[in-house]
Amino acid sequence: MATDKKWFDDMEAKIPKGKTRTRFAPSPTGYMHVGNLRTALYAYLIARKNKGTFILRIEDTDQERFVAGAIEIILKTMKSCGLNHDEGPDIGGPVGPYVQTQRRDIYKKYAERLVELGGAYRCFCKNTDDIVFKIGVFPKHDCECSRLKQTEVDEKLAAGISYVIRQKIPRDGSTTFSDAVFGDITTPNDSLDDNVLIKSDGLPTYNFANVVDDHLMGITHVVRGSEYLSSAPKYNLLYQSFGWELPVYVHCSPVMRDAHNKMSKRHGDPSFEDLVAQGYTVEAIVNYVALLGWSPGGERELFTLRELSDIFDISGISKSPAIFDMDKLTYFNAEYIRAMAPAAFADMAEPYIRQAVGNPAIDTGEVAALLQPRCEKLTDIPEKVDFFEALPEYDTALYTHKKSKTDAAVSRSMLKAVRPVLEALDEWSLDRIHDVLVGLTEKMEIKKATLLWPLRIAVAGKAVTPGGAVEICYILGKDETIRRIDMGIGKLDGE
RNA sequence: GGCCCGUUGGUCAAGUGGUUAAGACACCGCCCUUUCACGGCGGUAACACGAGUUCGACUCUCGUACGGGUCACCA
Repeated sequence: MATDKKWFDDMEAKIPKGKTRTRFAPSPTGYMHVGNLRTALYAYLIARKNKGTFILRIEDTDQERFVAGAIEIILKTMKSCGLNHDEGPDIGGPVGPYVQTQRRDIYKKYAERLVELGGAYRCFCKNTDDIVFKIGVFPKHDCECSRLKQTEVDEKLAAGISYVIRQKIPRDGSTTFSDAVFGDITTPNDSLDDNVLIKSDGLPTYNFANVVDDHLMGITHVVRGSEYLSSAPKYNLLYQSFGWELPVYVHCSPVMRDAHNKMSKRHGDPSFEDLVAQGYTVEAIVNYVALLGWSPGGERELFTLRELSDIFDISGISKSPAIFDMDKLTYFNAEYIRAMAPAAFADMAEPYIRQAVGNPAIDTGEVAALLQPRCEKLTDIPEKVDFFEALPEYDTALYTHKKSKTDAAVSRSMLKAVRPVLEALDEWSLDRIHDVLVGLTEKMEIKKATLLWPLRIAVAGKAVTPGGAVEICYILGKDETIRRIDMGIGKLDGE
Protein backbone atom coordinates (compact mmCIF):
# COMPACT_ATOMS: atom_id res chain seq x y z
CA MET A 1 0.00 0.00 0.00
CA ALA A 2 2.95 2.27 0.55
CA THR A 3 3.72 2.31 -3.14
CA ASP A 4 0.10 3.07 -3.86
CA LYS A 5 0.28 6.19 -1.81
CA LYS A 6 2.56 7.74 -4.38
CA TRP A 7 0.38 6.49 -7.20
CA PHE A 8 -2.68 8.15 -5.73
CA ASP A 9 -0.76 11.33 -5.08
CA ASP A 10 0.37 11.40 -8.68
CA MET A 11 -3.15 10.92 -9.93
CA GLU A 12 -4.46 13.72 -7.77
CA ALA A 13 -1.59 15.99 -8.74
CA LYS A 14 -2.53 15.80 -12.40
CA ILE A 15 -6.01 17.20 -11.84
CA PRO A 16 -6.34 20.63 -13.46
CA LYS A 17 -7.66 23.24 -11.08
CA GLY A 18 -9.18 26.65 -11.33
CA LYS A 19 -10.78 26.63 -14.74
CA THR A 20 -14.23 25.50 -15.70
CA ARG A 21 -14.10 22.01 -17.13
CA THR A 22 -17.07 20.19 -18.58
CA ARG A 23 -17.41 16.93 -20.36
CA PHE A 24 -19.64 15.12 -22.75
CA ALA A 25 -19.58 11.45 -21.83
CA PRO A 26 -21.60 9.36 -24.26
CA SER A 27 -21.81 5.62 -24.53
CA PRO A 28 -20.89 4.41 -27.97
CA THR A 29 -24.33 3.30 -29.10
CA GLY A 30 -23.96 4.00 -32.79
CA TYR A 31 -25.94 7.19 -33.26
CA MET A 32 -26.54 10.56 -31.67
CA HIS A 33 -29.89 11.08 -29.97
CA VAL A 34 -31.29 14.56 -30.02
CA GLY A 35 -31.21 14.48 -26.23
CA ASN A 36 -27.55 13.51 -26.27
CA LEU A 37 -26.75 16.27 -28.67
CA ARG A 38 -28.40 18.77 -26.38
CA THR A 39 -26.45 17.49 -23.38
CA ALA A 40 -23.24 17.80 -25.37
CA LEU A 41 -24.22 21.28 -26.49
CA TYR A 42 -24.96 22.52 -22.98
CA ALA A 43 -21.72 21.08 -21.65
CA TYR A 44 -19.87 22.74 -24.51
CA LEU A 45 -21.59 26.07 -23.97
CA ILE A 46 -20.91 26.12 -20.25
CA ALA A 47 -17.24 25.53 -20.96
CA ARG A 48 -17.03 28.18 -23.66
CA LYS A 49 -19.05 30.73 -21.72
CA ASN A 50 -16.57 30.44 -18.87
CA LYS A 51 -13.49 30.28 -21.07
CA GLY A 52 -13.03 26.76 -19.83
CA THR A 53 -12.23 23.36 -21.23
CA PHE A 54 -14.58 20.94 -22.96
CA ILE A 55 -13.74 17.27 -22.78
CA LEU A 56 -14.99 14.21 -24.62
CA ARG A 57 -14.96 10.97 -22.68
CA ILE A 58 -16.21 7.65 -23.95
CA GLU A 59 -18.18 5.56 -21.47
CA ASP A 60 -17.85 2.07 -22.83
CA THR A 61 -17.79 -0.04 -19.70
CA ASP A 62 -20.64 -2.19 -20.92
CA GLN A 63 -18.83 -4.53 -23.27
CA GLU A 64 -22.03 -6.21 -24.36
CA ARG A 65 -23.42 -3.03 -25.81
CA PHE A 66 -20.33 -1.96 -27.61
CA VAL A 67 -20.99 -0.95 -31.20
CA ALA A 68 -18.16 -0.89 -33.70
CA GLY A 69 -17.60 2.49 -35.31
CA ALA A 70 -19.72 4.27 -32.74
CA ILE A 71 -16.91 6.47 -31.50
CA GLU A 72 -16.28 7.69 -35.03
CA ILE A 73 -19.94 8.68 -35.32
CA ILE A 74 -19.71 10.66 -32.09
CA LEU A 75 -16.56 12.40 -33.25
CA LYS A 76 -18.03 13.17 -36.64
CA THR A 77 -21.26 14.51 -35.22
CA MET A 78 -19.54 16.79 -32.77
CA LYS A 79 -17.25 18.10 -35.41
CA SER A 80 -20.04 18.81 -37.86
CA CYS A 81 -21.92 20.68 -35.14
CA GLY A 82 -18.87 22.69 -34.21
CA LEU A 83 -18.74 21.26 -30.71
CA ASN A 84 -14.99 21.02 -30.73
CA HIS A 85 -13.47 19.42 -27.68
CA ASP A 86 -10.18 20.37 -26.09
CA GLU A 87 -9.36 16.95 -24.70
CA GLY A 88 -10.54 13.56 -25.81
CA PRO A 89 -9.67 10.09 -27.05
CA ASP A 90 -8.63 11.33 -30.48
CA ILE A 91 -6.50 14.26 -29.34
CA GLY A 92 -5.40 13.25 -25.88
CA GLY A 93 -4.96 15.57 -22.94
CA PRO A 94 -3.43 15.84 -19.47
CA VAL A 95 -5.82 13.47 -17.69
CA GLY A 96 -6.22 10.67 -20.19
CA PRO A 97 -6.92 8.09 -21.27
CA TYR A 98 -10.38 9.32 -22.24
CA VAL A 99 -11.91 5.93 -22.89
CA GLN A 100 -13.15 4.16 -19.81
CA THR A 101 -12.14 0.65 -20.77
CA GLN A 102 -8.59 1.97 -20.88
CA ARG A 103 -8.88 3.19 -17.30
CA ARG A 104 -9.73 -0.14 -15.79
CA ASP A 105 -6.82 -0.22 -13.34
CA ILE A 106 -7.58 3.26 -12.11
CA TYR A 107 -11.11 2.31 -11.08
CA LYS A 108 -9.88 -0.88 -9.46
CA LYS A 109 -7.41 0.97 -7.29
CA TYR A 110 -9.88 3.63 -6.29
CA ALA A 111 -12.47 1.00 -5.48
CA GLU A 112 -10.04 -0.80 -3.23
CA ARG A 113 -9.14 2.49 -1.65
CA LEU A 114 -12.83 3.07 -1.03
CA VAL A 115 -13.09 -0.32 0.67
CA GLU A 116 -10.28 0.74 2.96
CA LEU A 117 -12.06 3.99 3.67
CA GLY A 118 -15.20 2.07 4.61
CA GLY A 119 -17.32 3.34 1.77
CA ALA A 120 -17.54 0.00 -0.01
CA TYR A 121 -17.18 -3.72 0.53
CA ARG A 122 -16.52 -6.86 -1.43
CA CYS A 123 -19.64 -8.89 -2.05
CA PHE A 124 -19.22 -12.57 -2.79
CA CYS A 125 -22.89 -13.31 -3.39
CA LYS A 126 -23.84 -15.02 -6.61
CA ASN A 127 -25.24 -12.78 -9.31
CA THR A 128 -28.75 -12.11 -8.12
CA ASP A 129 -30.35 -10.23 -10.94
CA ASP A 130 -33.51 -12.28 -10.50
CA ILE A 131 -34.72 -10.11 -7.65
CA VAL A 132 -38.40 -9.32 -7.96
CA PHE A 133 -39.39 -5.94 -6.70
CA LYS A 134 -42.67 -4.01 -6.50
CA ILE A 135 -45.57 -4.43 -4.09
CA GLY A 136 -44.58 -1.80 -1.62
CA VAL A 137 -41.13 -2.97 -0.72
CA PHE A 138 -37.82 -1.66 -1.82
CA PRO A 139 -35.75 -4.73 -2.74
CA LYS A 140 -32.58 -3.54 -1.16
CA HIS A 141 -29.52 -5.66 -1.50
CA ASP A 142 -28.79 -6.86 2.00
CA CYS A 143 -26.32 -9.68 2.39
CA GLU A 144 -23.82 -10.77 4.98
CA CYS A 145 -20.85 -9.69 2.89
CA SER A 146 -20.92 -6.16 4.22
CA ARG A 147 -20.42 -7.52 7.71
CA LEU A 148 -17.70 -10.06 6.97
CA LYS A 149 -14.59 -9.99 9.14
CA GLN A 150 -11.32 -9.26 7.39
CA THR A 151 -10.16 -12.84 7.99
CA GLU A 152 -13.28 -14.17 6.30
CA VAL A 153 -12.77 -11.89 3.37
CA ASP A 154 -9.20 -13.03 3.06
CA GLU A 155 -10.28 -16.66 3.10
CA LYS A 156 -12.77 -16.11 0.29
CA LEU A 157 -10.23 -14.19 -1.74
CA ALA A 158 -7.68 -16.96 -1.22
CA ALA A 159 -10.25 -19.48 -2.33
CA GLY A 160 -10.65 -17.55 -5.55
CA ILE A 161 -14.33 -16.79 -5.13
CA SER A 162 -15.35 -14.09 -7.55
CA TYR A 163 -16.79 -10.92 -6.13
CA VAL A 164 -18.07 -7.47 -6.90
CA ILE A 165 -17.42 -4.31 -4.98
CA ARG A 166 -20.52 -2.66 -3.64
CA GLN A 167 -21.05 0.80 -2.28
CA LYS A 168 -21.85 0.82 1.43
CA ILE A 169 -24.79 3.12 1.91
CA PRO A 170 -25.48 4.44 5.43
CA ARG A 171 -28.51 2.67 6.88
CA ASP A 172 -30.19 5.76 8.22
CA GLY A 173 -30.24 9.47 7.79
CA SER A 174 -30.66 11.24 4.50
CA THR A 175 -28.49 12.74 1.81
CA THR A 176 -28.94 16.18 0.33
CA PHE A 177 -27.34 17.35 -2.85
CA SER A 178 -27.63 20.49 -4.84
CA ASP A 179 -28.44 20.75 -8.50
CA ALA A 180 -28.09 23.93 -10.52
CA VAL A 181 -31.38 23.26 -12.29
CA PHE A 182 -33.49 21.52 -9.66
CA GLY A 183 -32.15 23.06 -6.48
CA ASP A 184 -31.61 21.12 -3.28
CA ILE A 185 -32.89 17.57 -3.25
CA THR A 186 -32.99 15.40 -0.16
CA THR A 187 -33.35 11.65 -0.27
CA PRO A 188 -33.66 9.23 2.66
CA ASN A 189 -30.70 6.87 2.67
CA ASP A 190 -32.88 3.81 3.18
CA SER A 191 -34.24 4.33 -0.31
CA LEU A 192 -30.74 3.89 -1.70
CA ASP A 193 -29.22 0.52 -2.51
CA ASP A 194 -25.72 -0.88 -2.14
CA ASN A 195 -25.04 -0.71 -5.83
CA VAL A 196 -22.26 -2.52 -7.58
CA LEU A 197 -19.25 -0.32 -8.22
CA ILE A 198 -16.91 -2.88 -9.75
CA LYS A 199 -18.45 -5.73 -11.69
CA SER A 200 -17.18 -9.27 -11.50
CA ASP A 201 -15.46 -8.72 -14.83
CA GLY A 202 -13.36 -6.08 -13.13
CA LEU A 203 -14.86 -3.16 -15.01
CA PRO A 204 -16.63 -0.39 -13.14
CA THR A 205 -20.30 0.46 -13.47
CA TYR A 206 -21.34 3.92 -14.56
CA ASN A 207 -22.10 4.67 -10.92
CA PHE A 208 -18.46 4.43 -10.03
CA ALA A 209 -16.64 5.31 -13.21
CA ASN A 210 -18.35 8.64 -13.68
CA VAL A 211 -17.51 9.77 -10.15
CA VAL A 212 -13.88 8.72 -10.37
CA ASP A 213 -13.44 10.18 -13.83
CA ASP A 214 -15.22 13.43 -13.13
CA HIS A 215 -12.97 13.88 -10.14
CA LEU A 216 -9.73 12.86 -11.79
CA MET A 217 -10.48 14.93 -14.86
CA GLY A 218 -11.25 17.98 -12.78
CA ILE A 219 -14.80 18.32 -14.07
CA THR A 220 -16.48 21.33 -12.49
CA HIS A 221 -19.93 21.03 -14.07
CA VAL A 222 -21.52 17.65 -14.54
CA VAL A 223 -24.11 17.99 -17.30
CA ARG A 224 -26.28 14.94 -17.82
CA GLY A 225 -29.84 13.73 -18.24
CA SER A 226 -32.30 13.90 -15.36
CA GLU A 227 -32.48 10.11 -15.31
CA TYR A 228 -29.41 10.38 -13.08
CA LEU A 229 -31.14 12.63 -10.60
CA SER A 230 -32.21 9.78 -8.38
CA SER A 231 -28.76 8.28 -8.24
CA ALA A 232 -27.04 11.57 -7.57
CA PRO A 233 -27.26 11.09 -3.77
CA LYS A 234 -25.22 7.91 -4.13
CA TYR A 235 -22.59 9.78 -6.09
CA ASN A 236 -22.55 12.43 -3.41
CA LEU A 237 -21.90 9.78 -0.80
CA LEU A 238 -19.03 8.52 -2.91
CA TYR A 239 -17.49 11.98 -3.15
CA GLN A 240 -17.90 12.30 0.59
CA SER A 241 -16.23 8.97 1.33
CA PHE A 242 -13.26 9.97 -0.77
CA GLY A 243 -13.25 13.46 0.64
CA TRP A 244 -13.51 14.97 -2.83
CA GLU A 245 -14.92 18.32 -3.81
CA LEU A 246 -18.37 18.15 -5.37
CA PRO A 247 -18.97 19.36 -8.92
CA VAL A 248 -21.91 21.53 -9.92
CA TYR A 249 -24.65 19.23 -11.11
CA VAL A 250 -26.65 20.27 -14.14
CA HIS A 251 -29.40 17.75 -14.73
CA CYS A 252 -31.46 18.19 -17.88
CA SER A 253 -34.98 16.92 -18.38
CA PRO A 254 -35.56 14.65 -21.32
CA VAL A 255 -36.50 15.60 -24.85
CA MET A 256 -39.89 14.04 -25.51
CA ARG A 257 -41.56 12.80 -28.67
CA ASP A 258 -44.95 13.48 -27.11
CA ALA A 259 -46.31 14.04 -23.63
CA HIS A 260 -45.60 10.46 -22.58
CA ASN A 261 -42.54 9.20 -24.38
CA LYS A 262 -38.97 10.21 -24.72
CA MET A 263 -37.53 10.57 -28.18
CA SER A 264 -36.30 7.15 -29.10
CA LYS A 265 -34.93 5.22 -31.97
CA ARG A 266 -37.42 2.50 -31.16
CA HIS A 267 -40.35 4.81 -31.83
CA GLY A 268 -38.74 5.81 -35.08
CA ASP A 269 -37.80 9.26 -33.86
CA PRO A 270 -35.01 10.87 -35.82
CA SER A 271 -31.47 10.99 -34.50
CA PHE A 272 -29.20 13.86 -35.37
CA GLU A 273 -27.92 12.11 -38.46
CA ASP A 274 -31.47 11.28 -39.54
CA LEU A 275 -32.37 14.96 -39.38
CA VAL A 276 -29.40 15.86 -41.51
CA ALA A 277 -30.42 13.22 -44.02
CA GLN A 278 -33.90 14.73 -44.03
CA GLY A 279 -32.53 17.99 -45.28
CA TYR A 280 -32.02 19.97 -42.09
CA THR A 281 -28.88 22.05 -41.73
CA VAL A 282 -26.70 21.42 -38.71
CA GLU A 283 -26.84 25.09 -37.74
CA ALA A 284 -30.64 25.00 -37.59
CA ILE A 285 -30.64 21.76 -35.64
CA VAL A 286 -28.12 23.04 -33.11
CA ASN A 287 -29.97 26.32 -32.72
CA TYR A 288 -33.31 24.61 -32.25
CA VAL A 289 -32.00 21.98 -29.88
CA ALA A 290 -30.34 24.67 -27.75
CA LEU A 291 -33.76 26.22 -27.21
CA LEU A 292 -35.42 22.93 -26.31
CA GLY A 293 -35.42 23.18 -22.56
CA TRP A 294 -33.43 26.36 -22.31
CA SER A 295 -34.33 29.97 -22.87
CA PRO A 296 -32.12 33.04 -23.01
CA GLY A 297 -35.03 35.04 -21.67
CA GLY A 298 -35.50 37.53 -24.45
CA GLU A 299 -37.50 37.39 -27.63
CA ARG A 300 -34.68 36.45 -29.91
CA GLU A 301 -34.51 32.85 -31.09
CA LEU A 302 -31.92 32.74 -33.81
CA PHE A 303 -28.38 32.34 -32.55
CA THR A 304 -25.14 31.06 -33.94
CA LEU A 305 -23.13 28.64 -31.85
CA ARG A 306 -20.72 31.45 -31.16
CA GLU A 307 -23.49 33.70 -29.91
CA LEU A 308 -24.84 30.92 -27.74
CA SER A 309 -21.40 30.54 -26.23
CA ASP A 310 -21.59 34.11 -25.06
CA ILE A 311 -25.11 34.17 -23.69
CA PHE A 312 -25.66 30.67 -22.38
CA ASP A 313 -26.71 30.59 -18.76
CA ILE A 314 -27.53 27.57 -16.63
CA SER A 315 -30.32 29.48 -14.93
CA GLY A 316 -32.28 29.40 -18.17
CA ILE A 317 -32.50 25.61 -18.22
CA SER A 318 -36.02 24.35 -17.70
CA LYS A 319 -36.99 21.67 -15.19
CA SER A 320 -39.80 20.16 -17.17
CA PRO A 321 -39.44 17.95 -20.23
CA ALA A 322 -39.82 19.56 -23.65
CA ILE A 323 -41.55 18.03 -26.63
CA PHE A 324 -39.58 18.03 -29.85
CA ASP A 325 -41.57 19.98 -32.43
CA MET A 326 -40.62 19.11 -35.97
CA ASP A 327 -42.63 22.04 -37.32
CA LYS A 328 -40.58 24.48 -35.36
CA LEU A 329 -37.34 22.86 -36.42
CA THR A 330 -38.56 23.18 -39.98
CA TYR A 331 -39.22 26.85 -39.40
CA PHE A 332 -35.71 27.32 -38.02
CA ASN A 333 -34.31 25.52 -41.01
CA ALA A 334 -36.23 27.75 -43.41
CA GLU A 335 -34.97 30.81 -41.58
CA TYR A 336 -31.39 29.60 -41.89
CA ILE A 337 -31.82 28.87 -45.56
CA ARG A 338 -33.27 32.32 -46.26
CA ALA A 339 -30.49 33.98 -44.31
CA MET A 340 -27.74 32.30 -46.31
CA ALA A 341 -25.75 34.17 -48.92
CA PRO A 342 -27.29 33.26 -52.31
CA ALA A 343 -24.06 31.70 -53.52
CA ALA A 344 -23.75 29.58 -50.41
CA PHE A 345 -27.29 28.38 -50.75
CA ALA A 346 -26.74 27.62 -54.42
CA ASP A 347 -23.79 25.42 -53.53
CA MET A 348 -25.78 23.59 -50.92
CA ALA A 349 -28.84 23.20 -53.12
CA GLU A 350 -27.04 22.11 -56.26
CA PRO A 351 -26.89 18.38 -55.56
CA TYR A 352 -30.57 18.36 -54.69
CA ILE A 353 -31.46 20.25 -57.83
CA ARG A 354 -29.35 17.86 -59.87
CA GLN A 355 -31.26 14.94 -58.43
CA ALA A 356 -34.21 16.07 -60.51
CA VAL A 357 -32.61 18.16 -63.22
CA GLY A 358 -29.80 16.54 -65.18
CA ASN A 359 -29.96 18.85 -68.15
CA PRO A 360 -26.72 20.87 -68.09
CA ALA A 361 -28.43 23.71 -69.94
CA ILE A 362 -30.36 24.48 -66.80
CA ASP A 363 -28.38 26.81 -64.54
CA THR A 364 -28.66 25.52 -60.99
CA GLY A 365 -27.69 28.90 -59.61
CA GLU A 366 -30.72 30.49 -61.26
CA VAL A 367 -32.95 27.71 -59.99
CA ALA A 368 -31.50 28.05 -56.48
CA ALA A 369 -32.36 31.74 -56.45
CA LEU A 370 -35.99 30.79 -57.00
CA LEU A 371 -35.85 28.11 -54.35
CA GLN A 372 -34.18 30.00 -51.55
CA PRO A 373 -37.23 31.84 -50.18
CA ARG A 374 -39.57 28.89 -50.69
CA CYS A 375 -37.58 25.99 -49.42
CA GLU A 376 -37.95 24.67 -45.89
CA LYS A 377 -35.75 21.63 -46.25
CA LEU A 378 -33.18 20.70 -48.86
CA THR A 379 -35.01 17.46 -49.50
CA ASP A 380 -38.04 19.46 -50.69
CA ILE A 381 -36.07 20.59 -53.69
CA PRO A 382 -36.25 17.79 -56.26
CA GLU A 383 -40.03 17.63 -56.49
CA LYS A 384 -40.23 21.41 -56.76
CA VAL A 385 -37.97 21.66 -59.78
CA ASP A 386 -38.55 18.46 -61.71
CA PHE A 387 -40.48 20.31 -64.41
CA PHE A 388 -37.29 22.02 -65.57
CA GLU A 389 -35.99 18.65 -66.68
CA ALA A 390 -39.09 17.57 -68.52
CA LEU A 391 -42.51 19.02 -69.06
CA PRO A 392 -44.85 16.80 -67.07
CA GLU A 393 -48.09 15.39 -68.39
CA TYR A 394 -50.75 17.83 -67.37
CA ASP A 395 -54.44 18.36 -67.66
CA THR A 396 -55.67 21.36 -69.64
CA ALA A 397 -57.97 22.05 -66.71
CA LEU A 398 -54.93 23.78 -65.23
CA TYR A 399 -55.44 26.55 -67.75
CA THR A 400 -58.68 27.55 -66.11
CA HIS A 401 -58.06 30.00 -63.31
CA LYS A 402 -60.86 32.25 -62.18
CA LYS A 403 -58.82 34.97 -60.57
CA SER A 404 -56.67 35.31 -63.66
CA LYS A 405 -59.76 35.23 -65.86
CA THR A 406 -58.52 32.37 -67.93
CA ASP A 407 -60.01 29.20 -69.32
CA ALA A 408 -58.92 26.89 -72.12
CA ALA A 409 -60.06 29.19 -74.93
CA VAL A 410 -58.55 32.32 -73.42
CA SER A 411 -55.35 30.49 -72.68
CA ARG A 412 -55.05 29.26 -76.21
CA SER A 413 -55.31 32.77 -77.62
CA MET A 414 -52.87 34.03 -75.02
CA LEU A 415 -50.28 31.44 -75.91
CA LYS A 416 -50.75 32.23 -79.59
CA ALA A 417 -50.31 35.90 -78.88
CA VAL A 418 -47.24 35.47 -76.72
CA ARG A 419 -45.39 33.02 -78.94
CA PRO A 420 -44.31 35.41 -81.70
CA VAL A 421 -43.37 38.07 -79.19
CA LEU A 422 -40.98 35.77 -77.38
CA GLU A 423 -39.83 34.28 -80.63
CA ALA A 424 -38.82 37.73 -81.80
CA LEU A 425 -37.04 38.63 -78.58
CA ASP A 426 -33.42 39.45 -79.24
CA GLU A 427 -32.03 39.37 -75.74
CA TRP A 428 -33.12 36.50 -73.49
CA SER A 429 -32.81 38.15 -70.10
CA LEU A 430 -35.07 38.35 -67.08
CA ASP A 431 -35.72 42.04 -67.63
CA ARG A 432 -36.37 41.81 -71.34
CA ILE A 433 -38.74 38.90 -70.97
CA HIS A 434 -40.56 40.67 -68.20
CA ASP A 435 -40.83 43.95 -70.08
CA VAL A 436 -41.99 42.44 -73.29
CA LEU A 437 -44.65 40.32 -71.60
CA VAL A 438 -45.96 43.15 -69.46
CA GLY A 439 -45.89 45.38 -72.52
CA LEU A 440 -48.04 42.88 -74.33
CA THR A 441 -50.64 42.83 -71.55
CA GLU A 442 -50.78 46.61 -71.62
CA LYS A 443 -51.22 46.64 -75.36
CA MET A 444 -53.97 44.03 -75.12
CA GLU A 445 -55.46 45.86 -72.14
CA ILE A 446 -55.75 42.76 -70.02
CA LYS A 447 -54.58 42.04 -66.51
CA LYS A 448 -51.13 40.58 -66.29
CA ALA A 449 -52.35 37.33 -64.84
CA THR A 450 -54.52 36.62 -67.85
CA LEU A 451 -51.43 36.28 -69.96
CA LEU A 452 -48.92 35.07 -67.40
CA TRP A 453 -51.01 32.31 -65.88
CA PRO A 454 -51.44 30.33 -69.10
CA LEU A 455 -47.84 30.95 -70.06
CA ARG A 456 -46.61 29.58 -66.74
CA ILE A 457 -48.83 26.54 -67.07
CA ALA A 458 -47.60 25.91 -70.58
CA VAL A 459 -43.92 26.10 -69.69
CA ALA A 460 -44.15 24.31 -66.35
CA GLY A 461 -47.13 22.00 -66.58
CA LYS A 462 -47.80 22.44 -62.90
CA ALA A 463 -50.23 24.51 -60.90
CA VAL A 464 -47.64 25.46 -58.32
CA THR A 465 -44.11 26.42 -59.21
CA PRO A 466 -41.23 28.23 -57.60
CA GLY A 467 -41.04 31.53 -59.43
CA GLY A 468 -43.36 32.87 -62.07
CA ALA A 469 -43.64 32.65 -65.84
CA VAL A 470 -40.85 35.14 -66.46
CA GLU A 471 -38.28 33.32 -64.36
CA ILE A 472 -39.23 29.93 -65.67
CA CYS A 473 -39.04 31.00 -69.31
CA TYR A 474 -35.69 32.61 -68.66
CA ILE A 475 -34.21 29.50 -67.07
CA LEU A 476 -35.62 27.16 -69.71
CA GLY A 477 -34.15 29.21 -72.51
CA LYS A 478 -35.80 30.48 -75.61
CA ASP A 479 -35.97 27.31 -77.64
CA GLU A 480 -37.40 25.17 -74.89
CA THR A 481 -39.86 27.91 -73.95
CA ILE A 482 -41.15 28.16 -77.51
CA ARG A 483 -41.33 24.37 -77.74
CA ARG A 484 -43.42 24.14 -74.57
CA ILE A 485 -45.71 26.95 -75.70
CA ASP A 486 -46.29 25.07 -78.93
CA MET A 487 -47.08 21.94 -76.98
CA GLY A 488 -49.56 23.90 -74.92
CA ILE A 489 -51.20 25.28 -77.99
CA GLY A 490 -51.35 21.78 -79.41
CA LYS A 491 -53.04 20.47 -76.30
CA LEU A 492 -55.57 23.27 -76.29
CA ASP A 493 -56.27 22.90 -80.00
CA GLY A 494 -57.31 19.37 -79.31
CA GLU A 495 -59.95 20.47 -76.85
C1' G B 1 -45.59 0.20 -4.92
C1' G B 2 -41.21 3.24 -2.43
C1' C B 3 -38.21 7.47 -3.33
C1' C B 4 -37.32 11.95 -6.30
C1' C B 5 -38.99 15.65 -9.74
C1' G B 6 -42.33 18.44 -12.68
C1' U B 7 -47.26 21.16 -14.23
C1' U B 8 -48.27 29.04 -18.10
C1' G B 9 -52.23 28.58 -24.98
C1' G B 10 -51.83 22.45 -29.50
C1' U B 11 -46.02 23.06 -29.07
C1' C B 12 -41.46 25.87 -27.35
C1' A B 13 -41.55 29.49 -23.76
C1' A B 14 -41.02 34.86 -20.83
C1' G B 15 -42.58 35.82 -16.15
C1' U B 16 -39.60 35.43 -9.72
C1' G B 17 -46.46 39.14 -4.99
C1' G B 18 -49.61 44.17 -7.96
C1' U B 19 -48.62 42.93 -15.94
C1' U B 20 -54.21 44.52 -20.62
C1' A B 21 -49.89 37.26 -18.58
C1' A B 22 -44.51 38.73 -23.55
C1' G B 23 -42.59 36.44 -27.88
C1' A B 24 -42.01 32.27 -31.39
C1' C B 25 -44.02 27.81 -34.12
C1' A B 26 -48.59 25.91 -35.83
C1' C B 27 -53.58 27.46 -37.20
C1' C B 28 -57.20 31.27 -39.24
C1' G B 29 -58.14 36.05 -41.78
C1' C B 30 -56.52 40.39 -44.56
C1' C B 31 -52.74 43.02 -47.56
C1' C B 32 -48.88 42.48 -51.26
C1' U B 33 -48.84 39.48 -55.72
C1' U B 34 -48.22 36.43 -62.73
C1' U B 35 -49.08 30.46 -59.17
C1' C B 36 -46.55 29.14 -54.67
C1' A B 37 -43.59 31.24 -51.28
C1' C B 38 -41.18 35.63 -48.90
C1' G B 39 -42.78 39.99 -46.51
C1' G B 40 -46.49 43.15 -43.78
C1' C B 41 -50.88 43.51 -40.61
C1' G B 42 -54.47 41.23 -37.49
C1' G B 43 -56.99 37.09 -34.89
C1' U B 44 -58.26 32.41 -31.96
C1' A B 45 -55.80 30.21 -27.79
C1' A B 46 -52.81 29.45 -21.27
C1' C B 47 -51.33 30.20 -15.42
C1' A B 48 -54.06 21.65 -13.72
C1' C B 49 -57.46 21.75 -9.24
C1' G B 50 -58.51 22.86 -3.97
C1' A B 51 -57.22 25.05 0.47
C1' G B 52 -54.24 28.45 3.01
C1' U B 53 -50.48 33.00 3.76
C1' U B 54 -51.27 38.11 2.10
C1' C B 55 -54.41 44.33 1.27
C1' G B 56 -53.19 41.49 -3.22
C1' A B 57 -51.31 35.44 -5.85
C1' C B 58 -49.15 32.51 -12.23
C1' U B 59 -45.50 33.81 -8.62
C1' C B 60 -45.01 31.60 -1.33
C1' U B 61 -47.03 26.95 1.74
C1' C B 62 -49.86 22.46 2.00
C1' G B 63 -52.96 18.87 -0.24
C1' U B 64 -55.21 16.52 -4.67
C1' A B 65 -54.97 15.20 -9.73
C1' C B 66 -52.16 14.32 -13.81
C1' G B 67 -47.32 13.55 -15.93
C1' G B 68 -42.05 12.23 -15.82
C1' G B 69 -37.69 9.79 -13.68
C1' U B 70 -35.65 5.89 -10.77
C1' C B 71 -35.49 1.37 -7.94
C1' A B 72 -29.54 -3.69 -12.89
C1' C B 73 -22.82 -6.79 -12.38
C1' C B 74 -27.11 -0.51 -18.54
C1' A B 75 -25.54 3.87 -18.92
